[in-house]
Amino acid sequence: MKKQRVSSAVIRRLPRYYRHLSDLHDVGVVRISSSALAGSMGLTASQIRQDLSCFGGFGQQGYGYNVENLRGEIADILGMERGHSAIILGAGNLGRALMENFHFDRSGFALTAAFDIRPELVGRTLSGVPVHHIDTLEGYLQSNRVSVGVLTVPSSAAAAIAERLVKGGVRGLWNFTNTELAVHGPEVVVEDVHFADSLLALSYMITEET
Amino acid sequence: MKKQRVSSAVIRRLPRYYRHLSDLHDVGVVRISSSALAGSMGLTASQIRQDLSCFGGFGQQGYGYNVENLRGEIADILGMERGHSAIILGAGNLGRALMENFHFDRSGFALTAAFDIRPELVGRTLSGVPVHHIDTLEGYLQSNRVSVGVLTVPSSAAAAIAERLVKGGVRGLWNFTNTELAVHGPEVVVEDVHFADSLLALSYMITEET
DNA sequence: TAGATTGTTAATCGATTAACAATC
DNA sequence: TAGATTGTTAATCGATTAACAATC
Repeated sequence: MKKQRVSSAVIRRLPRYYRHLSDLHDVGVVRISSSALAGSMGLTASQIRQDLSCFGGFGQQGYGYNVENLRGEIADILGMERGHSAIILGAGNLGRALMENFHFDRSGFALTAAFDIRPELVGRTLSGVPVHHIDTLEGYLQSNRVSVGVLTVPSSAAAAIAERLVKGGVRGLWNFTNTELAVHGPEVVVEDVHFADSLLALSYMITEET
Repeated sequence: MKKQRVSSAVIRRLPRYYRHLSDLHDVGVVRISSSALAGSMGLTASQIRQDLSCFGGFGQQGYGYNVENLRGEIADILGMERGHSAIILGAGNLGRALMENFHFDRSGFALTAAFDIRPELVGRTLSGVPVHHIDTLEGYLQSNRVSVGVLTVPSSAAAAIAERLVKGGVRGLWNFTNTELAVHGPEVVVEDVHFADSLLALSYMITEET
């Protein structure tokens, strides 16, 4: 299946499709039509069919889609079966919150290590994840294929560590710092999680007209 | 200034404008043209002028925009001067990570309290924020104007607590659980922070064509 | 089979970009 | 003043929605 350029709007909807299909599957739903799925997700049936047609024809006329099958197809499109791996940079509160509460494996990622600079953390194992000293990063990247670096370091350290990750061949940066990373090289993708931007958008929406 | 309906695309860019203007201001830049700002943000000058024109004319022909002034205008548009307040529901790792590391005040919010059910947390003060028992939520909401509830509870508890917050008159929900909240009432806004969706989008982007 | 629903093409809608008169 | 740059109108581009023949 040759990918045409898929728009960012579609890419952002794919995880939602995956999530809703998983929920449906969990409660035992076997088949669903585009219009039923659209209803429960607040989209139009046309949009769903249009989105899916970027990747192939997964449905059947007169029947709809098999939930489990479509969920699997989307998992595959999202790269969840590629054996991606991730490491956490910065084992502070946020890093630890992700280690303890976020299920990387449910998104198809193996969380293999964390890195920090604090001596009291290095050498420990948190939530089953070994914490290494940040000085050993280059060596680790050389001997382990790491897909994504999760940046939960202080903002001041973000740019330098990002660069080291990129040099080490990481493919994606999941950036929780409020720094805008200027990453060169078209082969590295940055996904920003800007809490402040999110809260400010909410602030706008709850602020009534004067 | 009568607000026409402002598109979601524009709303999502406003916090970025704010952030970039703050950075410029911090390094002492006094004025900037739409094209210079566009260059540094990866947008077009047209888009910036078009976006700003939703809210008024903040520039001057031949000159551009005064950085400090425009930053202030956008802060005002975003509602950062409205004295918004927030409470955290769930003082687990993620809740505590937000209390310790996220500067609510920099987004114009006062973080006034946290709520949890665990006896060992209730009564304590974490990062300067008092932790109350979740049973006292209704009373708290009655005696304090709360703009936003930050949902960092386990998914299983999310829906019920969301409902209690809405009943208590909260205007916005900042939802960190991976539950899709079905909140009724058009006067309540939900802003989702779905970590998994974000990581899966990244996963898609780093997954090369077969 | 008949009814339902897909995948896809065409129509519409909205957002981005370009152009330019106004003017600091 | 002359040059620069805005705010806004028009043109373009892309995404969403509608329609429908194909077909399970």
